[in-house]
Amino acid sequence: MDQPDTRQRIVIAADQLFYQHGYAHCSFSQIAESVGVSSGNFYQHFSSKDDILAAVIGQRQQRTRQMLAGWSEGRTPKARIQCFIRMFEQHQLQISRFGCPIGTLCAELTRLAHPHAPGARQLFDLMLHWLRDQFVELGRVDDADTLAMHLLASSQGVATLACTYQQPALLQAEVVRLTEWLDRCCPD
Amino acid sequence: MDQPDTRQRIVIAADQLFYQHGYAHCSFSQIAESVGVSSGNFYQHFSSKDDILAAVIGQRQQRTRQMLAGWSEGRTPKARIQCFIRMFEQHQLQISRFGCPIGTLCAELTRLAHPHAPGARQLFDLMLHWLRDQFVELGRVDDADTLAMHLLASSQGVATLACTYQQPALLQAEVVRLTEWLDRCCPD
DNA sequence: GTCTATACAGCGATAGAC
DNA sequence: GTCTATCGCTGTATAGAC
Repeated sequence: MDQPDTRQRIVIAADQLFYQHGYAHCSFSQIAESVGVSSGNFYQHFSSKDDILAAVIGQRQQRTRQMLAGWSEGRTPKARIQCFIRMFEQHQLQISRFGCPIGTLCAELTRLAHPHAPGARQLFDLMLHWLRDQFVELGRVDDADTLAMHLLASSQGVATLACTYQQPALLQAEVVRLTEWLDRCCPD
Repeated sequence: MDQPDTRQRIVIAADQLFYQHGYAHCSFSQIAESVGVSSGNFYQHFSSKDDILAAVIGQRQQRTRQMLAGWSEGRTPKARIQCFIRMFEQHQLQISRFGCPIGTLCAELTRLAHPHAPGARQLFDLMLHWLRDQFVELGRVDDADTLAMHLLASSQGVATLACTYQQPALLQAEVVRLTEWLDRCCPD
């Protein structure tokens, strides 16, 4: 099992290319070149380009669930939220180059009223609900939703600007700011 | 002068369509249909699609300058910043449907390393510098840049989420939050 | 299951009549 | 200055050999 099967390799390559170039700008030939198979072979595994997108979104959902579950293990709710915040520092180079993988996908699909836009939106839902649960555990039952949304919006905004200005430092500064914000609104 | 000349009508229609569908997804035939001229006629006024984009960006820069200048007339610096904040409430329907016109354009062009990405980024620069000037006038000389960037990032983030979830109410709530934030950081 | 070859549509861009 | 007609290219999707 040195190498995943072809279908899985297509999904992995498409995920990366959809992120870097946008879904619509990414052609079969690009994916085919990246995977190392012919583009005609795609239809053995997928019925259309949208079908590949569905698989990519499904994989992202799975990975997001795993990431959130990993953060939850053996941590206090506040430390879990700090994991979320630090993510933007860990991925600062990619985010400052291509934006947030979830935000850019949702923006593109929503604007086009694409059938898979709701699936992409669920990626945000996963994070929102997980963040809300942490704030509830911290005793902020009444405004857990608001706090979760604020955290998500803050990260989305700085991701957009860090990408526009190609400045990873903006993400670092926001991580500091959000960490202080978390300390203020949920002191130990 | 009931009707602008054809070149101007093309720019206006392209501006709208680039916003709603994205630059790359918007074809000549769409613009032509919207304007009511044949697409072959475009090259009488523009040398390429990128040339139309340049004109659109130029028009947006001009309108942004006019908007900022209009806000500046006969207002205190704090009231000017409030104009900026309320903009997201005034345009809540468009923003929740298609996102921020500047943010989505910058995100698309930056990701593609498009030649006109710097021109689009200047739209952000106009707002950033104008906001910074207001904070300087309010006495926040040392952190005027930081405050301006925070305001811009907040609005970008909530625009992305309002668009993803198609909820104008998110923009309204953020206007309230930012107004309170402005009162706290710059009390009268 | 993978390949080559190809059909078909849409794109940006051009040429030439009016 | 506007139109129609068309070129060349690229995209998705399909057919059929191996």
